[in-house]
Amino acid sequence: MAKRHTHTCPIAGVLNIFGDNWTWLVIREAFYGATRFSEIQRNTGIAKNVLSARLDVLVNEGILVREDVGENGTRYAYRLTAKGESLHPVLLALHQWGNEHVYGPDNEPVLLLERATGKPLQALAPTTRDGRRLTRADIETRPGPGASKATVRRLAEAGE
Amino acid sequence: MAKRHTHTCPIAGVLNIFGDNWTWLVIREAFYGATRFSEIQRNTGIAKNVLSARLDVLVNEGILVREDVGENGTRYAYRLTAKGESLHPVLLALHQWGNEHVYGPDNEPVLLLERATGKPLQALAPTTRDGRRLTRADIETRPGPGASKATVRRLAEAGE
DNA sequence: TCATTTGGTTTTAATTTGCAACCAATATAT
DNA sequence: ATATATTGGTTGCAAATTAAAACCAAATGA
Repeated sequence: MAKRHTHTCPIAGVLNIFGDNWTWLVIREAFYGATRFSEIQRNTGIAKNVLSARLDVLVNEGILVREDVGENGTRYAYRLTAKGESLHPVLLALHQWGNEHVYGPDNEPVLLLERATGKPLQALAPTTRDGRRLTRADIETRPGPGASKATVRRLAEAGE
Repeated sequence: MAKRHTHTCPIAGVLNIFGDNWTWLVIREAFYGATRFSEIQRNTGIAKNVLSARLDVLVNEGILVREDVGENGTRYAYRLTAKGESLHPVLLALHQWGNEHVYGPDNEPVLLLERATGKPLQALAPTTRDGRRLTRADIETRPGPGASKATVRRLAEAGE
């Protein structure tokens, strides 16, 4: 895995786990319902040794669990934990951006629809508790309880 | 940059641009308001040659623009385009997941607040147009107009 | 004129990747 | 019982990528 980010930062923290794009494809597979090593390998094209290493990380981080389903031979199932499931908004946001900005309207490879109505899923966006859309300017970033001195300094600079 | 994903997939499409974690940190910097090469380099710790390559990709993809602000010496500003700004939900989703699952409650490095009220920003989540929360089961993934045969097959399998 | 700053490029060494071969455990077929 | 196939890996190696450091060019300031 690539170099670790040492800054105290929520984004960098995530990237230390999801250090390469393969890891996101593994997560995609998990959300699509793929559970088996060979299945994930086929669907992503990732090398077996790299997949093995990535699955280890994801299991150690508590994002996937490895269940032994081995009545017949060596068989395991990798499934999302609750922590893993909580990545859903991230994956949705990536998916929607990809549809819109990589492939574009009328060329989306995979549509996201509300099952109840069949209508396109609304774009993920920040809102108030009563549902009003928030813009970037409506959102404030402030050092939290876990902020390092560097983070405090950083945000003060950014605020200028 | 790492190997390109050849599958027709919105997630893989995004990952072909945001091929490594450094790229996301560059985007984070752009959202924090950093515009200068040296500023981004200092704040991320990325090697200059790699930063140079990543900025080229982001400019070519239309996510950043490079403006010449060179009254005095060689000076450029990298700024988000509209396409770049549209990554905001992705970054927010990553940020919120990092706060919650990497650092945890009462240890968040950077809080996200509604500026108007000072209250914590609600977690990004899919909703209907009239604001009701949708679960994963409420959302359907279906081959879109740009789907390859492999994608169609893939989603049919996943649906079983 | 000389040093400094910005925004890089070049060079080199270390790390990571992709690929192919190999392997162990179990099941199935002969 | 023996041979063969499948799953889920591990090992070894060549090739690609990265990180770090040195270097460089253009412009400004002292």
